[in-house]
Amino acid sequence: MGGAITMGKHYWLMKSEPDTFSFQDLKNRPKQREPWDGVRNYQARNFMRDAMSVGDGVLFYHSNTKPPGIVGLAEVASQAYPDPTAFDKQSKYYDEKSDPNNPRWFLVDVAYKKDFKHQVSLEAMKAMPELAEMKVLQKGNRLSITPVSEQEFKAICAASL
DNA sequence: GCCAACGTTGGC
DNA sequence: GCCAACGTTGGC
Repeated sequence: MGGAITMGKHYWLMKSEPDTFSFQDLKNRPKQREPWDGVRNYQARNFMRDAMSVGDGVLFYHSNTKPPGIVGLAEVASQAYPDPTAFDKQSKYYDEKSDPNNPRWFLVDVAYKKDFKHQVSLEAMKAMPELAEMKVLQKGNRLSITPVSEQEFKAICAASL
């Protein structure tokens, strides 16, 4: 039926340590998509569970590397669903407090979109006036998932060319 | 390797 | 509900 309300597209920055799971790893996956498992922080969970929609833009950030920064674009590829690793005793992300009947941890699938021609390093981001308010740049922010404004998203894409 | 910042845990 | 202790993140 027509008349559907168009949800505004949202943008996100998602951190990953390339030693654990890199942007290249995502690109090399058979379907170029991957469940974003292992998040064990409530704020980050809430972003995935409550605020993400399929098609949202994702800046893929490499942390704990030299230099840290954004290496490419991905997108949200599924609605949120319970993180199966929380129920898997073999997983390092196992959480005995997450009950399958009342799951504590959720995730979304993330799909590869494109490589940045030039990585946008943390240092470069700090130097961009358009990013002065960006969440990930605020002092002490360690959140692995943070919202990004459309303006910030566009500025970073422009800086990657 | 250091350490600041932050989140979580658990005793009280 | 407070808060000290502890663990983790992540830049440097």
